Amino acid sequence: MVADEILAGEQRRVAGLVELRSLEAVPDFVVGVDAAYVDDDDNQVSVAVGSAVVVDTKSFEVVEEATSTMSVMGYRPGLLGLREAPVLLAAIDKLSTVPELVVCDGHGVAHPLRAGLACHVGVGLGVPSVGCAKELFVGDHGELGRERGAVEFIVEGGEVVGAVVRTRNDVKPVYVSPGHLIDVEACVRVVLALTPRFRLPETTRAADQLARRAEKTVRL
DNA sequence: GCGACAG
DNA sequence: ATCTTGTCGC
Repeated sequence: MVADEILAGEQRRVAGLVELRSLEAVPDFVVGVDAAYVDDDDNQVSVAVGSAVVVDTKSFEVVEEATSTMSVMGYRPGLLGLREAPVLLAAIDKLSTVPELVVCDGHGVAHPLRAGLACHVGVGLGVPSVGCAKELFVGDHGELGRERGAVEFIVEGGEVVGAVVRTRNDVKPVYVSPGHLIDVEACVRVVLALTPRFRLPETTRAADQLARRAEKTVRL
């Protein structure tokens, strides 16, 4: 279909704008984003509620929250960024805080076209972004140690696109990859710094809770 | 051709 | 992602 070619082109455009570079220190405040949906009967359109939270990386307290709602295209593997990034960016825009680093619930360059959700958010904002997903999408990696802090690179097509990180002892790991203006090594440091108690980053947990809280308020 | 497929 | 209470197990 012609529409698919347009979407693929947009994905390639974003991938072409991604820049990988080191990021030394984890900022004092990190933004977490997520979304909850009310799917339409078919799966062509959905009402999405995007959420953005600002978390203090020292106390892990949420210091600011914002949400945004809009209709978006239905879900399709590989196109999450096109579906979700717009609502997330709208929610981030409502924050009074200027984002220094954004953590997304999905992959960054560990994507077939190197254009995961975190890439769309980072490029769209011009701010460093990290992708932290709960499931592997592309690539392979060696066996991971069972203790918190264990790390294995995710390799696809001969290149390192991310890392598998064990955030809690004997608990299913998370899959991290750069979205924009950051590198794999820094992504690992950021995710470990944001997981003092649970498997997922505090930013993701807070954003997830806010999104589903706001989603229940949506009236059709 | 077949299977797999983030959230 | 979403439908969803109690319950099994450490």
